[in-house]
Amino acid sequence: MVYSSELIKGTLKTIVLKLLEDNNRMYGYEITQRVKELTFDRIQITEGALYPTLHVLEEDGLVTTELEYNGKRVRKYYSLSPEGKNKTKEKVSELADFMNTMKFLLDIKNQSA
Amino acid sequence: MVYSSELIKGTLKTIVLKLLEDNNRMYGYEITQRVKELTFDRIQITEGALYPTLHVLEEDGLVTTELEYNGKRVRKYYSLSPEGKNKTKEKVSELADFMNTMKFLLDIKNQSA
DNA sequence: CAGCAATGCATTGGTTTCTTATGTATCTTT
DNA sequence: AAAGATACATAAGAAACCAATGCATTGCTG
Repeated sequence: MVYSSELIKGTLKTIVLKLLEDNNRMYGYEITQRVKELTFDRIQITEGALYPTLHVLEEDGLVTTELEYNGKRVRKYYSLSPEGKNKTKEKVSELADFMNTMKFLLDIKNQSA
Repeated sequence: MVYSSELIKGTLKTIVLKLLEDNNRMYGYEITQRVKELTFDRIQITEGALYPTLHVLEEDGLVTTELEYNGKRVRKYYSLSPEGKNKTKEKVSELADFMNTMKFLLDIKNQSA
């Protein structure tokens, strides 16, 4: 089972920031695989969604990048900047709060579920 | 505090379906007010978002409507169709599942939060 | 060793879904 | 009488994602 894509909207940026917070530095492809693995294939980030998101994070100064060569193959590593670390805390806390609110909404008159 | 609008994306349809499940029948404006009230103003559904969503639910056969006049003022009441009731269970259960997955993702290496 | 899958980056065109703004009309409160 | 709340609706635009494509390297498999 894979979550319908509409659910991913709005959470992708927060997921990426959180992974970078936990892992210090990661490259794009690694992020897609890590999320797939951590969610047992239920969240699959497409590259068409991830790369633009990473570029925006970079433009906004929330991450810094460094290119690294493994033989001839290039990897672009992303790390949180100090602003990125603050932003991550904000976003994660907002999302956690939002999920509590949603849980409350969904549970009303349905306590047995 | 109001949640950033990106978080609402993808959950609006499910919220509406769930409210209709709990309340049998509701009209548009009532839905915006109920959500605002239930979430202590943290989720504010705009009419520009709600009405198109309701129209789509109707086109998809998930809700039925009936116009009602209160003097000269018209209200359009929405109720779940049988298909709508099934769909609601699906969507609510998927969202609950998704939130558990997100909670797991956000908690990794951050058990103290 | 040829071919395919996986790894790794990226962009483009299109769709969905929301926001902001606007429009019309009625009812209530001050 | 004016303003705000109630109640519907649509239109233009932006944001964010998907699907598809493209390029290149590396690893595996028959």
